[in-house]
Amino acid sequence: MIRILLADDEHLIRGALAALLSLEDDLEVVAQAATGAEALATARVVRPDVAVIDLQMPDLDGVSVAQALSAELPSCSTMIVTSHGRPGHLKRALAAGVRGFLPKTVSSDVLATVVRTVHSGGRYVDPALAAEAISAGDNPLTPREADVLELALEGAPIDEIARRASLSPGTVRNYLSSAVGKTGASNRHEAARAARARGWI
Amino acid sequence: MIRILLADDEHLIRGALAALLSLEDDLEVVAQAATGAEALATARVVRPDVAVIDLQMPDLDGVSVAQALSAELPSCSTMIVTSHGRPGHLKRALAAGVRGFLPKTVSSDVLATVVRTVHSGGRYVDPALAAEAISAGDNPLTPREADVLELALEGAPIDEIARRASLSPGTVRNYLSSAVGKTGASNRHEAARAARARGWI
DNA sequence: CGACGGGCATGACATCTGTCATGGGTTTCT
DNA sequence: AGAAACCCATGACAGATGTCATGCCCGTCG
Repeated sequence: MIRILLADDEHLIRGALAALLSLEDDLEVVAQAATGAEALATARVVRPDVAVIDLQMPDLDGVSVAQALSAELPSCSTMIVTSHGRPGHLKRALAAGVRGFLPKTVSSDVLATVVRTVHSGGRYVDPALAAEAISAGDNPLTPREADVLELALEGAPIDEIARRASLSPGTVRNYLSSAVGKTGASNRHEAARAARARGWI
Repeated sequence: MIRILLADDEHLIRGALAALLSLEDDLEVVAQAATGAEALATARVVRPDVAVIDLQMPDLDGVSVAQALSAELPSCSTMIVTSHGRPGHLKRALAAGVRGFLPKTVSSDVLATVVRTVHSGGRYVDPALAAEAISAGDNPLTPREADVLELALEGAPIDEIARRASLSPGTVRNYLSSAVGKTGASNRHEAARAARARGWI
């Protein structure tokens, strides 16, 4: 019996996925979580075999959870499911030790199959996402540039970005300027959108 | 037995929801669709009692589907589930004859309950979304302000907005300034996002 | 009719942003 | 050890942007 931890902020989806997985004889959902932090805390207690984690959650990013999990519970394989599969996330996820990466558009039985695959030590990445990631090419942004651009996505003024990133406004402007150059945009907002479209953030 | 049509572009979610609904004795998922057009076509054939439709789908908007359904199949009650519940959508949905409106964050059994409610002629709108929609109030933007804000969404510089709207840059700035004031934002990008979030554009 | 609100435009001013030069600190690779 | 790349910061300058006052044209409503 494979013991599964399920994390998704959307209660309905989480419940539905749990129902689906429970239909399989060899799978058992032993815990559920609605946030990244909750997922981590729960995992430490129940020590599941496989963690199925949604990419976007209110507090902790799914990738961050995966990273923490693979460090703390090497016996637990992590896989990520997501609605909006952006190439950048896939790369980060693999770097974080994620064993499976699926968009929510896959058919229902694929999920169960992949759970078994990662549990037995294998890996699985959705072919379409993999192709996208490869064609997207390398991310020319430095980590800090990506951070700052991400904060700029919401349209916040530079001072707020600086506060949220704990940087000086001048530094923020430097990073943004550099990022604007690399994206070929004419201002940071356009740059942020372009970077997201290309999966760089 | 209540016969249900389920439409969601995310195969995994659709399957999971189907599994969930099928656990109920008095509910039966008689058809599934992955796009809005498909949902319409299928509904014409199977004539379900209740249609459960995702708001965001590749081709036809969930609201458009609901509108067509309520015109063509008045015997079929439509309800909408959504991940990102924007107040604007709720208003449009109700105008389109939707009987139930739920975010995907609700607990699993609420869904079944609401299916029964709308089937028996009732209505149900998630309280949190309803409150949001009410507090959002009417759209205070003038048509032109809305136009210009929409163009600003992509992060374009003012000169480009002016060209695309066939206005002088100064006029664009006036409209944007006014819109920024009405949204309480600190620049046009934030204003554009805020307006979209509230369903004003 | 006259007041009112919206659409459109211009000009002036203060502030915000983007760009560039510069410099010091750290890590990584050769 | 030295080079290269990244992180962080400051200062200066030009151009973009936000704000405000002002004006004209047009349609609507009382």
